[in-house]
Amino acid sequence: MTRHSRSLTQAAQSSVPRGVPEATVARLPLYLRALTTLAERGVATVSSEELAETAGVNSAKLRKDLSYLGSYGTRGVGYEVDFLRHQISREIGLTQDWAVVIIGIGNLGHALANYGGFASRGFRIAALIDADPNRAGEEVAGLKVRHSDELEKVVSELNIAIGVIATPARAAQAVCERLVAAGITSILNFAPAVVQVPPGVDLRKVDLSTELQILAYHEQRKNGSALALTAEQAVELAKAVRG
Amino acid sequence: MTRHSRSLTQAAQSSVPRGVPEATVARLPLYLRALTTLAERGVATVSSEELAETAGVNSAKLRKDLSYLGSYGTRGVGYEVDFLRHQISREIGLTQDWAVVIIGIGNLGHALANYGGFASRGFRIAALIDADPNRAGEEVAGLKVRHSDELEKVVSELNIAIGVIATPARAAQAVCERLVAAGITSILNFAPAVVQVPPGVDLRKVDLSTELQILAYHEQRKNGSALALTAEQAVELAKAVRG
DNA sequence: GGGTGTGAAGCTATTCACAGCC
DNA sequence: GGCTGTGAATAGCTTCACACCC
Repeated sequence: MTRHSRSLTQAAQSSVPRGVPEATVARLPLYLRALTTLAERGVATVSSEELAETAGVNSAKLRKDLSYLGSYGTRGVGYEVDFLRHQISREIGLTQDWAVVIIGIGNLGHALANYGGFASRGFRIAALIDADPNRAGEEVAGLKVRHSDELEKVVSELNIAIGVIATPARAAQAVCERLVAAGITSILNFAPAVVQVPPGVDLRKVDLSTELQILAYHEQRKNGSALALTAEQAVELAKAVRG
Repeated sequence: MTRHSRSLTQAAQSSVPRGVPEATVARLPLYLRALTTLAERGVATVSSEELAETAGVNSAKLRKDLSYLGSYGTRGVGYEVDFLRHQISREIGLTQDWAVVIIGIGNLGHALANYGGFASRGFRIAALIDADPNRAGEEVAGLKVRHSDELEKVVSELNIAIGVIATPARAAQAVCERLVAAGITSILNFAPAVVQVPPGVDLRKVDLSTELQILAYHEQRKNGSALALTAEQAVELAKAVRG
């Protein structure tokens, strides 16, 4: 890759001068939710301290994050709730409507289709797809479930932007490839499987058993902490207790 | 905090000499899954290159991660699949059984209760709880749903280690506080709400709409990339195209 | 020869602390 | 006086590249 094409690629990935760090992007939805909460309470202006508290982060991080989007606050005063909310919405792209398809209408697919928060502003579940011919035609969350054969047709006709994989693990890779072939470049995977995508396609995963395992890792260490002390640490403990 | 008590605290949080980085902990479940896949295929020995490919990470990262656990490979050969799998299982704490309670048996709670991969080795859904008295008594996934009033009793009697919150957003904080008061220190939150926990309690969250919003952010930039070029970037593009 | 384990380098993210502006 | 916005400092994570061992 030449120097030119490299810097071009970087530039093309964001419309903001220096690009917003990925860690910041991941927190924008959190700020948006906090601002919505405050707006509902009738709060018109908020300091970084208060907003950070509501969002569950520290204020320095919040200010740094917001500074990547622009200079939307007023020194000595704070941020105007509605104004900031609008700016973040626009930055994320929630001012337009994103059509979502869910593939795999088992227990989880059902729950996702019916999940209200999932269909919050900006997203619209446009189609449900399942590989089981018996399930096709069934109505779920006000939509008729369609058969997998129709995937490509559904994606192009309904202008789907985001695919959600809620199939069993063994079907995930194949479904993903068909989504990509159909032109989808944003995929959310709930199947407990490693799924590979070509460059240019964004894949995020939500993995329930991974989350549990991370909790278990820490839980194990909490319970065993006293027993896990080395001799050296025990000496320190004794010192600390003595004062 | 004195120097002694500080270093003691750090030491007590892990049983491994230098502590395993959080980013590494988050990937261990991934490696475990990859090893299971390989074991099912009858693979006995694997190189870091192959294992990394199966897990969807690069090999340098994999080797570094594994090095925090110990020296489990053989130079010039690779890793023994079963042996490494056992080591990681033990590290995560899957050699013991963790009892899980799910609070909120709506669409999502139902799906979680029935989700097979969720109840994979090491975890056991031990109780289901809902605030709706009409739902109490109903049978879901082979368990009788119990009423919220019984939460504390259930937690202590069944020796629950992990709480899963699948309630509406408005109930999440109160449920969380009751779980903590009942002695639970590991919580997985599915409710789209900011939940605060005291120090010492691990809270992880799975947020469907956040994930969608992150995808939307990137999707927006892909579509608009050509239009979002600055004059300077356009010049570079022209150069790159010319060769 | 081949592949692990790991210091060192490079990169990204967080936190500090204060200049600058209202 | 108060609070934002941000360089500078720090911490944490990833990647490199090769010594070391089988």
